[in-house]
Amino acid sequence: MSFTTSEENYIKSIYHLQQETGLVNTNSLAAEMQTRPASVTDMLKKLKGKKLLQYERYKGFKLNEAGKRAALDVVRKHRLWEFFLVEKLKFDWDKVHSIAEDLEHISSEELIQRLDNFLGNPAFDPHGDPIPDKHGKIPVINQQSLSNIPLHKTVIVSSVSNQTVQMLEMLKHYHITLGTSITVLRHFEFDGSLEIKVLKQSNCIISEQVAKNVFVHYAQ
Amino acid sequence: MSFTTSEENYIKSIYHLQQETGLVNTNSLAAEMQTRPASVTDMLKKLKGKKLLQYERYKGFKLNEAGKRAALDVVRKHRLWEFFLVEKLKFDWDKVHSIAEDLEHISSEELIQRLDNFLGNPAFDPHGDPIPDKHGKIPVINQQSLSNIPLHKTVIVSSVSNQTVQMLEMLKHYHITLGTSITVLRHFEFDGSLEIKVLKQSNCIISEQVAKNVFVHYAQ
DNA sequence: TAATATTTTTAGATTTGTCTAAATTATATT
DNA sequence: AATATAATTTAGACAAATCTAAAAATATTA
Repeated sequence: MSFTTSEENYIKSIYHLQQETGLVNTNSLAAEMQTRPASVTDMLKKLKGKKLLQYERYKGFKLNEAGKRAALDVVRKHRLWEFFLVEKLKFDWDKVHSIAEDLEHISSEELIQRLDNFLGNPAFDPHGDPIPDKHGKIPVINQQSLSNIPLHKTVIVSSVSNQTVQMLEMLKHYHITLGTSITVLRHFEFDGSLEIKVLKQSNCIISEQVAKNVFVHYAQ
Repeated sequence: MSFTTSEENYIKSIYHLQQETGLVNTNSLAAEMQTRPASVTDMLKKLKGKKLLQYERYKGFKLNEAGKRAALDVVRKHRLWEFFLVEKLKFDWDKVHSIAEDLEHISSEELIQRLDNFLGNPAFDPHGDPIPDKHGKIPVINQQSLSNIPLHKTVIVSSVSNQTVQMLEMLKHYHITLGTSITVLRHFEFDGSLEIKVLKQSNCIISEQVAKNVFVHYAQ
């Protein structure tokens, strides 16, 4: 089964939303995709017709197995291209999202398989997000939010869950990137901010909001 | 100025046709693009509106300078992606055209500039066609058709002007590829076919039609 | 040069994806 | 439970890119 660019964009957005909320509703999808609720309804009918989602009028919706599989194929393409752009073309990691949004819709299985091999079958993209394999299987990693790490433990940044340009700009300022070692030195009750030591940098303070979006694992 | 995928496809086809015939007519463009003359007329109006071509009803048309520049940008993208697919992803050179047809419409100047650098600023694509630089400048090469080479001169294949799957399949059979050394041993008056020696292969005979489409230069 | 054939254009329809505005259904509040 | 509010869907319109069929312009030829 193949999909239009627009269908793929909807499928991908529904996938991301239902990861968080289980059932997705029309307005939140419209907000996510910067479109109108009426347009969402139109597309839902189309995707239901293609048997990609469970959907009943006024009741919310979610992807079924076929839909999830389709979403994972798009996610795979997106993240492989992001990896390519950063690792091979030396783009900054906060500049690659919109280009990958275009590249992800190129539909050649062989292209993606060869790209995957060329890149060395990476498991995570430059933002630390897992790259599904060709069967839609997602690698797991034992990670938790920096905001839950006890004091004086050293951890390594493995992913960032908020990938807005604003967030990535901020992390760049703190010299935080994937693989960076961080030690949490102090927790301020007042606003939940953290004093941390970033490898080779002097101590600094990050807000709770930043900490919650930085995911880390213990050095093994 | 930016263009839709459809506009870019028309611009590129007009460019290739006017290289051969000067002025292009509606039916030949429709044939080239596998569409209907009426659709061509519709698009011509649109492109004229964007000031990319000289066009008067019933009189034929051709790209002006702005149109040619737009065409060369698409050609550049197409050929860089073909080079990438063959050199980096190890596709066979006869399999890359249709994928490059999709990739060529991704519109990021920075992407293309970085890709160009990553590939080492190649001057020719895997079919031997010149790759325009970012200013639309095309490298020239001193080449001629294999059908015009005198006997017993050794030449090197530099490009192939017929790039159908059928032709490329044929060349693969003869072990002819870009860079291959060939010596013409004999010319048959009857049908214009040539007996040739391909490096490391035993002598073989190629038709005049094949010879006309293989372009070569003398080893320097 | 008049008749015929070919090429090109126009007129109007279709599909995809979107939109606005109005109607419908569900949810929250008194 | 009645009413107000919010969420969702429907109805109908629009733009882009295409198509078919018919009309118009041009080219060919007898």
